[in-house]
Amino acid sequence: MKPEPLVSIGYVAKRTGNAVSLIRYYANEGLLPSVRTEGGNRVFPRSVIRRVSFILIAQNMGYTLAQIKGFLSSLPDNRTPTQQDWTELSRTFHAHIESKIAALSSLKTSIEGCIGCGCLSLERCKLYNRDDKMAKQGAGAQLLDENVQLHFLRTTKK
Amino acid sequence: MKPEPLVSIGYVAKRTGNAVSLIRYYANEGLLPSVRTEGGNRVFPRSVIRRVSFILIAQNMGYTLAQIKGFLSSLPDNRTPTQQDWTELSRTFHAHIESKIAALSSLKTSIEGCIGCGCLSLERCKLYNRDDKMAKQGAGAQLLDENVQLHFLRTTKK
DNA sequence: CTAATATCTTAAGTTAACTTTAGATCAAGC
DNA sequence: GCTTGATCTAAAGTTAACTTAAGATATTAG
Repeated sequence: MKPEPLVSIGYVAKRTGNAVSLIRYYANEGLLPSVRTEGGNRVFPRSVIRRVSFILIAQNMGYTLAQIKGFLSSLPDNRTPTQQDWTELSRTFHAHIESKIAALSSLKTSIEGCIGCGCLSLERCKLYNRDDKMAKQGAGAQLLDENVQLHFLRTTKK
Repeated sequence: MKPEPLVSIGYVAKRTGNAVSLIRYYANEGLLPSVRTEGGNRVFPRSVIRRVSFILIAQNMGYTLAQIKGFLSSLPDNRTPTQQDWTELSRTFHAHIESKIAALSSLKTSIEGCIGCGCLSLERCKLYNRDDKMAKQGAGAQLLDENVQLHFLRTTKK
């Protein structure tokens, strides 16, 4: 295998449009693989740029760094990810996107119904059956899962 | 108008499945209208239960409390929200849900393409053209908006 | 009326995800 | 070889969104 070109932290920062401190932070958190120069500076395989992009997109979707770390764990740390590696990650991620879309669509449908009739108090909010943000939230959200009935859309006059 | 039934903070907490401290926090943050008893205890119009439900759902969708406060500002503080009030909020919210869905669908399409061919380096990530999380994020996200090209899906072998 | 329970306020603590600061070392260009 | 810019580490600061703690008052049930 060809040795992968190595780049500096400043380069990664510039290429991804982020602060150097963020790249260092991600590296320290174990989200980005890196090696050190003799002097102690970090150097990254060029492919971390893709990793950073992925992290930013996933964050924007609402995933925590811990969850993202899970996604990224399917990528190899010691060699350049192959097409196959990324394809696997893509499929996993794709499934997550679809479930997010499904959850939002369901919420949308509920709200559409509510706009029309104003009394869907027994309609369950499917958004809360999602795994996504549940983990880190305590009993509150769990309970809500059982109880939310979109009553926020019901009005005074029954 | 009939006087709206007033409820205690503990009641709201129980009804929504949250801690009393959270309800107090929301009230202090101006997200929930309330009045005080002679003794100084908060009492809420029963309709705050709907507000709380709305807040939780919107938070789950990724909105900050500041943004949610904006959504809620269309509801009246001094009287029970009417069907009309909630319908307006619903419409606004509905539009937001649709834009989220559109963003995710776009991302999904990009990823589907990437899975297939592995070289969509010039495909823009539409997810970043969304207003949602942009505001609170600094220059990093803005820059990313212009530059992200889903290169995280490109593999070593061009 | 009194005990038990609920609330109140203020202040401090917590977690995630970062940034900033300070002082020191590396690396690159002339 | 030296100056300048890039990095390093460790520690502290920041913001959002809450919770916990402590001590004091309110409210309710009997």
